[in-house]
Amino acid sequence: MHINDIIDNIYPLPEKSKALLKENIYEVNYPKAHVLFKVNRIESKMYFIEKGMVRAYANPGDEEITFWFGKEGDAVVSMKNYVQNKKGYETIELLESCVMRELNTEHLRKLFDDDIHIANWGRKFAEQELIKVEERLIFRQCRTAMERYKELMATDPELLQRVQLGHIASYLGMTQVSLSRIRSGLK
Amino acid sequence: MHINDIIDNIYPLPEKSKALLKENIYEVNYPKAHVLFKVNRIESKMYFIEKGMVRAYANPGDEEITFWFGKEGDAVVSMKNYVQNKKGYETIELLESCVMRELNTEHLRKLFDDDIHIANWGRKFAEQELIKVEERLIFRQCRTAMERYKELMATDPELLQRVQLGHIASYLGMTQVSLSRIRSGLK
DNA sequence: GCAAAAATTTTACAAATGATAAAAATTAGT
DNA sequence: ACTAATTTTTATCATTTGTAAAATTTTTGC
Repeated sequence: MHINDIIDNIYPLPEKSKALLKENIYEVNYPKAHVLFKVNRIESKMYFIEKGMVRAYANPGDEEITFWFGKEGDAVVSMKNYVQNKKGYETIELLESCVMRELNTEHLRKLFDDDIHIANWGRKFAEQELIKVEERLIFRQCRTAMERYKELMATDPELLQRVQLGHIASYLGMTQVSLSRIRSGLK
Repeated sequence: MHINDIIDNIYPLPEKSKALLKENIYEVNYPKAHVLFKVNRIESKMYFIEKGMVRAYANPGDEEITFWFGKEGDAVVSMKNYVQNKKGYETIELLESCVMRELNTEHLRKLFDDDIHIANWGRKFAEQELIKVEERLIFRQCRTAMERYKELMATDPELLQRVQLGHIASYLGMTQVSLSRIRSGLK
């Protein structure tokens, strides 16, 4: 997916604004297992995934909670870094080797103050993500483990192909053993 | 809490922008149990709570999942309405009689396009809410029911005073019976 | 292609939480 | 203040999910 489409999918930007935004964006390539954001660090970076897959997880050391997957077309940020310039609660690592575009978020902050279209682009990005997480929080609570797995099979079968089951289990809020039990029961 | 402080707490606005925003804001008073947003409806409204308490819940009819509480200083929206102009997945009702300020969000959308400060105000609002929900989703998964209750006691004891336990239980992702059991075990 | 590592499944058991129903306590309305 | 309605607690039992460890399968690196 091309960077122009990724940007416009979030919120269509006029050419001038897009050019401004792209001034500080450059391509990066990282191998599988590379870490983009490390927990408890402040990074002034944002990435757009042109090719590949990443995951965000919290609580490393203790137990990893995978709470987000990113793939082609997604923007990758560590929320606390991005929003509050504070230490992130998550680690974000590559699940596949990736082609991405990197953007400096300090630069982005300046653009938010100068360009109303980019400000609204940033607004839309946060708003869309917000809805996704809120729906996920609700959904998590009112469905059983099996329902959650079935729903994922129905809505995002690709994820099951590309991501190992241990991460899927965590993402669905269950243990790997539980997921395995559910999968075998469905056959 | 005064409307000026509520607005500035989200993101400090210059006087001119604040005046623009306040042009279409007016005071409303509703009694306990009044419904601000009904599930599956589109409402072009947003509220700021000066006094009182509200809750948002999803899945009415089947089982209510309380996923958000709002009190003095909070902004109240139905996310799908607000962001995508689509039917909301939640119902929002008053838990106490409230003094609020009502804002038309169609008007707000125009302001987003015209005033960069207001656009950034909207961005900040979504971003802050996003972090809260994301942290809640993670926290929910890596703590036991008792840990979640203890955490709430520590971080927001006021909520336990003002809101009935059935709603608290749902908010914490457990049944009321479970919460009651936990409470009695702590004595 | 083979050995080592990693991921997944399986099994057995334990613990936490849910469902249901009923009693007790609290709150609200007249 | 009294009754009805609502909320909270208690008790019992069923079920889901987690933990731990071993067996199996798949993936990876040389």
